[in-house]
Amino acid sequence: MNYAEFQKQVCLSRQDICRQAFADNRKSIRVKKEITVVKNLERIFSATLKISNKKGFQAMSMRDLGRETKLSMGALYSYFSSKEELLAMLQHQRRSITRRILQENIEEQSEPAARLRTAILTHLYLSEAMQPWFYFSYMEAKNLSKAEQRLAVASERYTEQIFADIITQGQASGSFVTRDPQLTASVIKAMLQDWYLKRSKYAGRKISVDQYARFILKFVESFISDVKENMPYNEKSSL
Amino acid sequence: MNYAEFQKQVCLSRQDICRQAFADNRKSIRVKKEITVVKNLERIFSATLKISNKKGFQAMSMRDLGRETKLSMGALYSYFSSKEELLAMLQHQRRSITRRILQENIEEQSEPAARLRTAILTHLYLSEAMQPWFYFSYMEAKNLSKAEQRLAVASERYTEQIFADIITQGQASGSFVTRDPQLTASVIKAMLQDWYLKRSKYAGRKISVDQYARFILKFVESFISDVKENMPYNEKSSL
DNA sequence: GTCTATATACGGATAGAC
DNA sequence: GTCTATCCGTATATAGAC
Repeated sequence: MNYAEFQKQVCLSRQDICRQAFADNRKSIRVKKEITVVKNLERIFSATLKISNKKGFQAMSMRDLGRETKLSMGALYSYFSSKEELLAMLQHQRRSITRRILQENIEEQSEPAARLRTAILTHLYLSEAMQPWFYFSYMEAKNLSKAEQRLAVASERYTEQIFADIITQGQASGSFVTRDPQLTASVIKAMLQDWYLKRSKYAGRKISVDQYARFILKFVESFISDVKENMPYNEKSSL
Repeated sequence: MNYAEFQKQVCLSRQDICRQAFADNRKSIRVKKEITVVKNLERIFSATLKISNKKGFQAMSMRDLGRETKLSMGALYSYFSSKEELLAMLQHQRRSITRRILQENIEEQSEPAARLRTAILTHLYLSEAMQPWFYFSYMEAKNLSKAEQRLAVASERYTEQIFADIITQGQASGSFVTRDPQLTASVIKAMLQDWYLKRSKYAGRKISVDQYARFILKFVESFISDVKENMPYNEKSSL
């Protein structure tokens, strides 16, 4: 799997995301015509991500948001009942998509080594396709309400556990050498997060997501796999 | 080197940090008596870090800060001329200490493998000793002014380059296998950052900074070193 | 050096017209 | 469904007393 294939396989257009968001938030959205809602949610979400990721969600005023979306304050407030709810919608949406796609892709693989590769690639490509959402989720997590914070932590634990479980499974079956599964999963997440947190750094260096993918797979596999090939990572094409 | 030894070797008490901050900001601080300034800077810095790291610097009001420090608004404004300047002071201080300590410790080592270990450990232990500062620096970087942002990016590049240079040097001398030095340095930084960004996760799992240190050294070394020992990381005590 | 009181601007949210 | 106008709380920053 490379990024181009991933994009064809999963449908993550803005429209798709907003339609889902509408379905999940019917109660708090006063406007009822789907075509209107989807059109405006697209503007609201992308404007919020754009402004917040530049200067922080707190620092974004509703007037900023109105200017960027070309909607009035009144109109904005018919899509959410408070600024905090808008924040929660974005967080919720990112989480539920991640959960779904990750689960779908992993369950197709049974062999530990393939499962781990798939989990890593899926997470990385997902974060590439929805980079502003992932960046936002990470940076604004601490500004959530207590209840929402618990959900965010649970979601973080959930994805980490996916990696940890695969590693444990692979060790039991002898595919991987003995390493601390939790710590290994933890640093895998850290490397995945770096991609979407420092996107402009990698863009400046002209590192593509596929190059980054190959690199971290090689890095992780050299740690948990038994054999060591000693080949420069970029000459191994089977990944 | 372990964390206890590191702490003895470098002096990073709050007083030391604040005395340095006073020296660096004499012009913008209206109060002149050192003993007073140091005492109040300690309160201002620790309160700012405490409140900001919980809910963000933007969301911290000067009234919050006054309550926590037990200083009035008027008193606060005699230590900085604006909220933004307070932010810049914290960023500047963290950076200059990092630069100094990192440089001092690395130049004691000449052999690439030892240099790399020292660089990783020093950075990790430094971030442990000043965890709130590092967390703050990372999370509030995007709220800085354009000029300050450039300094932050330069500082990030600087530390990454330290790792990259050591790796390049080690490859030239044959101590390390051929890997992309820049990407390797990049993920090393990502792993180091995870420690101070997710401190509460690691605390909850009772992972000590020394355990984490051993783990990431093992991880990195299995990638760049020629020999593979296949020993569980926690049985290797020579690190 | 530190305080209280206040100037002035901007924030989120709502009411009611169209 | 969307807009304009407005309420009211809170923000940063300063002035001037002590």
